[in-house]
Amino acid sequence: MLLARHQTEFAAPDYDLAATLDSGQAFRWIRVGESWESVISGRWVTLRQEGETLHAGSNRSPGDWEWLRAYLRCNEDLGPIVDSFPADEAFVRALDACRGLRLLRQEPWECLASFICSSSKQIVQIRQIVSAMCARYGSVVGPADAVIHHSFPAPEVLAATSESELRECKMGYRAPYVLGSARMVAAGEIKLSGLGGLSCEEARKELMRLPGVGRKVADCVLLFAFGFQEAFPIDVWIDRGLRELYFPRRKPTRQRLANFTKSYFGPYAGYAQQYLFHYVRAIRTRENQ
DNA sequence: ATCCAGGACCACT
DNA sequence: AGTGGTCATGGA
Repeated sequence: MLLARHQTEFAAPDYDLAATLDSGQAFRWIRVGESWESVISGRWVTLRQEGETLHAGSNRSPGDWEWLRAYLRCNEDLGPIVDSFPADEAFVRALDACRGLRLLRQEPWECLASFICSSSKQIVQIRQIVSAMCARYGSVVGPADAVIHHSFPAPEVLAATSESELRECKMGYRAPYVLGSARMVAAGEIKLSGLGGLSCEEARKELMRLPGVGRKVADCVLLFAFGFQEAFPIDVWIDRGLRELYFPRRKPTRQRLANFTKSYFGPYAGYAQQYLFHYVRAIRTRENQ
């Protein structure tokens, strides 16, 4: 907070900042003491929670801070969302385990490029890849002595790199995917800014035209960047969790699982997904200790 | 050392 | 439409 020349605070009832920023939906938040640092849409920011108040700081003129409120979605009422969920025993446990965990509204390109890098990677490694990309291709936007101080490189910047350069960021076989997607976005073949006006299905179909973007990555971007709350990304954790909790004997295909979650969890299925994700991973962590 | 990670893609059935 | 192999890297 000492580095932040501009500061503000706002109410955030029923909000668990640490759980939210560390939940695997965003990969650029670093804990610094009691605060969290990152860069949102090119603006360096530091956050700290005290009870139901969020203290925010930035190093340049933050305007009305609306960009930060929109990102954190702290005025979203969790009540109707939680009430809409099924009350089966397993899911109630999942809910109880992570009250206050929120969905963010991230910048689409950063979210998209990050999740292209996420395939078959642990979250800690995704963070390393994204961090390397930003350090190499981003520009300095925060205090030089801050832990995080690079912007996320624009599609035009990444489009001008090469596959071998990108591989130096340790993204392996995902490098041509990042490069190809950056080029399509930079060339305007895909207009990310227009996806929010489409239906979830239409927007998903558009995203899946990009190399390295399948159903799961597309759903992550729809949920974490575009606010399609019915999107339900099914990764290896969710897949295992759903099978153990709801299909202990059968072995439904991914498509059948997707159909089930849509009808079972309803219009806010994406929130349910995030709670399940947190829950099954918390269980696994405990079992390994 | 071996397994596996917030998968996508291609070649086969 | 559904399965199996392959891809690169490094935590656990």
